[in-house]
Amino acid sequence: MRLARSASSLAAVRLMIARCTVDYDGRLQAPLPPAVRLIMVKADGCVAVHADGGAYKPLNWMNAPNRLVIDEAAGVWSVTAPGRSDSLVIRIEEILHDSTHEMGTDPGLRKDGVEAQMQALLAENPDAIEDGFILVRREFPTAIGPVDLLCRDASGNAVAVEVKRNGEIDGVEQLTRYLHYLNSDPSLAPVRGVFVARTIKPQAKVLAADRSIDCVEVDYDELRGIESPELRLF
Amino acid sequence: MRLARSASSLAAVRLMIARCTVDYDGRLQAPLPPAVRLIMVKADGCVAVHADGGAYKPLNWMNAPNRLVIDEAAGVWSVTAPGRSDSLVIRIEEILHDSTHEMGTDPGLRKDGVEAQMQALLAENPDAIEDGFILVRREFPTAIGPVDLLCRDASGNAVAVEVKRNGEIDGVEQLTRYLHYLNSDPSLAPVRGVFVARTIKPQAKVLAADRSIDCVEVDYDELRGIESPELRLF
DNA sequence: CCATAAATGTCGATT
DNA sequence: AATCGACGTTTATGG
Repeated sequence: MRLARSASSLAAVRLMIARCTVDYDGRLQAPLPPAVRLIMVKADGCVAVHADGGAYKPLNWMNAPNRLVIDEAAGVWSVTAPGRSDSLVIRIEEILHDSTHEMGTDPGLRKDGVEAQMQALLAENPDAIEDGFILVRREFPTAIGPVDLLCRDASGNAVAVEVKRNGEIDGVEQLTRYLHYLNSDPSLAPVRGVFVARTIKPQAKVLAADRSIDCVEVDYDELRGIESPELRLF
Repeated sequence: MRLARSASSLAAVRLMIARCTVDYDGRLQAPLPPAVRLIMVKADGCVAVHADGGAYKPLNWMNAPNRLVIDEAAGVWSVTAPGRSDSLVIRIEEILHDSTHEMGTDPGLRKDGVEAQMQALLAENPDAIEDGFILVRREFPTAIGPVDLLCRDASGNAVAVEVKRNGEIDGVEQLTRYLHYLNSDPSLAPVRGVFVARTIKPQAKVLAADRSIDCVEVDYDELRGIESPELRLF
């Protein structure tokens, strides 16, 4: 029997434990010799082949949108993607488990503590970076990308602020580039830099010091406290 | 009943479909309201909570090594990591499916990458970068890491070549550091730089131009054609 | 739809 | 343990 369908029409997850071989061919080739693995097909059509270990990442996969063609008789699953040039072929030798489960749509995930929120909080409270700071603009545009925050300090000088969740050496490099560009603009120069993060790696601090960039480590919970002063009344 | 164990002692994958809420607290906070989800526990102890869609990435997860404590009566799974400061708590409201499957160890995945070949192809055909280029050395060593290709151009000057699959701003930074180092060596200086990639982002081009670094976009298939002239006979 | 930057990135190699 | 670079990165976001 040959069964073809757009996987997105399947409003459920299918879980199969099977001895199988797998071959992915796309930007690279990644073949898998025979072994028992978990094959997961989600409602959106994505297919993932998991081993019993190795974190959450599957050994092989195909993201949606794609087309899943199952040849039950031959035990061959072919996953192809319209408009893309990659494919996944699963050859099933022995099925040890096969079940399908309705799950409905997920209400979704909210994430707190990411860089975007930190930047927003700091934009509302530039004082948390340094006393007297005033925000000029968020996402100040330059030819090499937007500067997170452009401020003026208590003395009225321009300050470029780079915000990261985890401060590493790349962030210092990034800020250095911005400073180079901003300081080539006579209407802004001199511009100094401040590197703000929840934590800053020692190497990043060394590099920043070498470039006369100030480092500020901010407490995210405290920042939220500043942002919501009503919570502090109790 | 209270059941505690090192998850790594469980040599199988456990699959549960359940209505549940999930809370991750670590580098960020990511709570999930009640819904039906797939909970997967692998032999290495990692726990992943999947929705029925959204590619292969779970909504929430905890990587191994960790400690899974299941309070069956209360329906609470607590995953904590010794030595790390993050945790995952799953509160199960209704179990719709629960099965455990032996899978054994996977022989593993071999990846035949397209990317690593680019450097080799260019090393064999420096002309593809610029007419008259001659290879001095691949992976030319410096104190700050190996330069992908060191060449001499038609005029006999040294050229440092950085090869990327996708040319982004980081690659320009990397090449800049190499050039700084190489030009401090009187026996090599002056050394110019060429940034080679399949595609180069506009921002990377701007930065490269600013640093007098040439950009070359190469066609990978064409490169392979050059490398295998016998294919061109037909 | 393209382009860019963030990510609980993950993963492996190397110091 | 920490750092660096690559990834079939994947994913979200803004133009």
